[in-house]
Amino acid sequence: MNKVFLIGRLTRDPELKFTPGTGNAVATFSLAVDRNYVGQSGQREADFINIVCWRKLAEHVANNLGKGRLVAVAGRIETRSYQAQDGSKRYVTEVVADEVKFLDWPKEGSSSYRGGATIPEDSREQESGFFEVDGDDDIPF
Amino acid sequence: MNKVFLIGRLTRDPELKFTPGTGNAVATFSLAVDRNYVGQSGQREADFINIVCWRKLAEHVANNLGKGRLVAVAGRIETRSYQAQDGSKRYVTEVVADEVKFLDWPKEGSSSYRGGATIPEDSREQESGFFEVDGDDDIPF
Amino acid sequence: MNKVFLIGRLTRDPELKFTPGTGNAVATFSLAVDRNYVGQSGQREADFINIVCWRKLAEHVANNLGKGRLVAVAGRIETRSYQAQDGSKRYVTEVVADEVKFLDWPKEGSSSYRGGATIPEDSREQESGFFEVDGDDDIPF
Amino acid sequence: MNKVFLIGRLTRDPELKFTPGTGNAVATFSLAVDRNYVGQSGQREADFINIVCWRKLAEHVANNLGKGRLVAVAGRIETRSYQAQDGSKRYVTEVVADEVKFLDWPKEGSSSYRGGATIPEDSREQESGFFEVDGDDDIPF
DNA sequence: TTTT
DNA sequence: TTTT
Repeated sequence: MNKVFLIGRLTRDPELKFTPGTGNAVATFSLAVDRNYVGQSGQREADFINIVCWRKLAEHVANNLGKGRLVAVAGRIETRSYQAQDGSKRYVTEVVADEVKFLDWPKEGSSSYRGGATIPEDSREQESGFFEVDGDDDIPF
Repeated sequence: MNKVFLIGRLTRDPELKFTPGTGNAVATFSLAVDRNYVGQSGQREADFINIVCWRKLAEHVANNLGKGRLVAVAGRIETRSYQAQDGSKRYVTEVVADEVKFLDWPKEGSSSYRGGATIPEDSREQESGFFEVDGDDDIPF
Repeated sequence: MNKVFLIGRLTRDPELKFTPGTGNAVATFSLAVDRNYVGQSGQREADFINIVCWRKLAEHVANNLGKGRLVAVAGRIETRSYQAQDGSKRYVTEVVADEVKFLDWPKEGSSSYRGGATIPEDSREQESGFFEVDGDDDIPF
Repeated sequence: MNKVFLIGRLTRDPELKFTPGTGNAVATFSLAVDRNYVGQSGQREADFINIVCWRKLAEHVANNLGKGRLVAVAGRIETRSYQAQDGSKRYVTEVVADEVKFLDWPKEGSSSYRGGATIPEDSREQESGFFEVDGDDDIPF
């Protein structure tokens, strides 16, 4: 069992890439999740958690979310390692999203305002504010 | 909101430390959480997640858990940064545990067998296999 | 372990009561939680889940939430039984909330608009949109 | 969002049925989930939560679980209503399971001991102690 | 590298 | 109708 539930705001617009081999869509963004307790004397009061979305969910998120937007994320923690420039091994912990629920709507003119004056292209999910993914995964990159 | 639920096995015995200032107990260990899906061609099939416990929960875990033990952890994701040896900034993601539930009992003779032939010292929690923490936090170190 | 995480809208204003003996505050409301999948042929597409809040959280919720408001609830499932009018035993399943996070703000004039033109009385929690409870419980009634 | 995570013991063997129309398998059982806090003076100290499993998960559970077994359940809360004998409307709250993880193994001779001296029939899932369902649902009955 |  |  490996379950995560988060509510927070995107710290920047999602980044969309495609896997070299299969061309699968992957979107990544960082979520600022407020802490409950007040940090003593100007301390940090949020956690910044890296979120990864695959395939349809990746495209949905990249097309419809932007910096500052409030979302709920359900998913799981994944860890992976990679070779750093200096040859040392580095470890990364991310949350792979199964579901992303949009909890607010962007103000026109903000960087997170996507689409024109009308309904966004993939509108079916937009309407419900919900989007689920098939759970299939891909080779990490 | 920042909620995590994990079930997995300790990859090593917990490490117990105390904060320099206040002397609060902190226990850390790594949890191997099996992935559901089969990795293609000999890939990794578990995530290794760093767990942090504070105060009473830290002592309970350090006194009663060992490598290989199966536990359920409820808590939240925290991120922090630190200065690496070479001066660069590194980022760490951990799960701070609110609850740890013991799901098996160690076989005598194994490295995770703690305590003698009788009931462990802090037996009240042992009996129920459950231990909760007050949620208080401390200055990270 | 008994953990629940919900996002939905109040189907009515919260109801505030006090326990006969100790006078502890209890607020109850029903949450409409949208289902992901489309029900075939006009079926129900939401679950209606009864939420119970105790003490400070109860008062906070009763003072600041109303019908139609969107919230996230973290808590646990509790079951209890009671004697029905006809003498038969009935069973009830509820979610006892540990945390309630407000995810939208009421439009002025709506039934869920509480407080005047200014900041509500218990404003400290309002500001963060978050409120946590001490976890203490009470004799059910 | 509607997420539930439970750890508890079956209060009886699972009951397996099939939907009238499509013949889909449904297994139901009740889970005793220990409460953290000590009930004052002989009070109840567990919640009894009804679990529903569909299709492959239903068959897996019915074939391999029995009274007293310890499991972790991940799923969602569902509510439904039905007509009682006396014509009145009754409401039911259940947890529909997405995943059931087996956390112990039955002692031979107990009512929960299923299968012979060897590996159970659907052994692939048994080995990992894990079984996931496709999430498809069915007309409630 | 951090959001309201 | 409730489990260890």
